[in-house]
Amino acid sequence: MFNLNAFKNQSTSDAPLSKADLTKAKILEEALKLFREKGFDATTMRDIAATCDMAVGTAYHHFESKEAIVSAYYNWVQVEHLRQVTEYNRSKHSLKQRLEQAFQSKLDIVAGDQKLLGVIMRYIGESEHPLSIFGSKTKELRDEGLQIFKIALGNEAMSTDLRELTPMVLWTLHMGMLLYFLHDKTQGERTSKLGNQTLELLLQVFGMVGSPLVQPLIKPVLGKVKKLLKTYDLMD
Amino acid sequence: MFNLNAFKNQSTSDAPLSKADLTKAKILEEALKLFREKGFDATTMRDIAATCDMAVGTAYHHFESKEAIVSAYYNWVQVEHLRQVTEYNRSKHSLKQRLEQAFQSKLDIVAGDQKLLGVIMRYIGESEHPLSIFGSKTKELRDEGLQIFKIALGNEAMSTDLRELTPMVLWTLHMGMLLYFLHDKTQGERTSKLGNQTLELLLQVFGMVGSPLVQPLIKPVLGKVKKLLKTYDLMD
DNA sequence: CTTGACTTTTGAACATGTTCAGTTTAGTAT
DNA sequence: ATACTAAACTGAACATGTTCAAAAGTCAAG
Repeated sequence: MFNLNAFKNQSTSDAPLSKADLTKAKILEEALKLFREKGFDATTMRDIAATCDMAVGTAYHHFESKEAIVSAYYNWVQVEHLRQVTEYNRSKHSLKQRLEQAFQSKLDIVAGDQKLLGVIMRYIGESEHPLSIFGSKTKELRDEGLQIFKIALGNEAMSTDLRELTPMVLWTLHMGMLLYFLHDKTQGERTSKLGNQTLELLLQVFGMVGSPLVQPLIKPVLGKVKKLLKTYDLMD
Repeated sequence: MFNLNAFKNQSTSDAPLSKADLTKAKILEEALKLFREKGFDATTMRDIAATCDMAVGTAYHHFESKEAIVSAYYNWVQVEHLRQVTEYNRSKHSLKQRLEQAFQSKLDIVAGDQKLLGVIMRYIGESEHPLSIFGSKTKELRDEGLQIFKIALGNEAMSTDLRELTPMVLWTLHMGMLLYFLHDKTQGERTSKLGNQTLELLLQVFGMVGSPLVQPLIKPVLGKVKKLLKTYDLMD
């Protein structure tokens, strides 16, 4: 779960934290506490400002909007996820272990944050909005997300087509997992099981696709899928 | 595209339209016009009320919220989609033709409505919200959506597993198509092409799955997929 | 026609995200 | 120390979704 120190330590430079950094961190910390307690909509900017002993204007000086606070949270989630996956992949593990860790760690990071995580999905269908997951403004975020699954995939032996497609498939599955989590009434327990079983199934399919019997049949299909995704800008 | 008469004619009973029905239709009509022109957020309830020559309170007497207007629009979309697909399937067509028509007609119905369609996606991650596509409040809407693709699939010969899975796969693909459409800068032209090529690919996969060579290999996988989806309430 | 119950309409008032012109503070150059 | 600048902060004012008590309209029963 979110921790202020972890957030502060994410700073790439080692410049001392400025006053602005501290204020921003404070707002983020208190706002997340309130979002978790009461939900995003039920928490007002006046609540947040009051909790931080400051005027509303100050909060707006540090965050463009109420939703930008959640956006900052999700950036933290992603950096933390990248860190954990990178760390895990410093030692040797099976593909299954690596994929499970990539999925499970994401789930652990957002555990308890259902009330606020849903907000990052709000503009999914509005391409011009700065918080649209599929919009042009968030390409960097998506690329970083892909990068995480590239790391988890490592240099596992597989056909070129599959290697190119898999990170995107994993990222998409992981998005689906997040969506399922948001509707999960068991605090992520069910999501976790679903994730593991889905991965098992995926690995079984990978095995089949790699088998000499199926490979020649499936190869042209994979090629077409890849071409389609690239043609329609769904893949780089 | 939306047409007031089509909306009025959707009434299942043939009771005459009450005054309330007419007022509601008028609000819907004018609101959609404004949403299309200026976008959902840029259109205020005061704009809508003024255009209809009524007080804001009146609009709220007929619609629970601003978003409920978009919800009513989407209900219309779905009824109209069901009508067109049902009509098309009264005469004989190939599976490919039927699926293409099911996808293309949906796209035709929402053509020009990018500015307002995105709003129905806003609460996708908030399970308790009445407009959450995956929430409990909208189960009926999802079931109706599935029904449309069951009709398009008809009684095509295929294995039991595949027959059970396909409507959900098609519905999900169609949701993906809508999402792509919302980000499409070519008024749906690109989406249409992507849809057709995706269907072609899907039919190729169906062909493979049905072939005696692949069937025994893929059957256990399909069985597991089905079981997984049912276990985790992703399918009835 | 009158009454009473129900529906529809009204618009002022409220809640809350956001803005911004002005004020205070912090840091730096002279 | 002083003056200057940029950053941080303030809170009243604004915009807009929503509410609600009261007013107006509708209509069937007596």
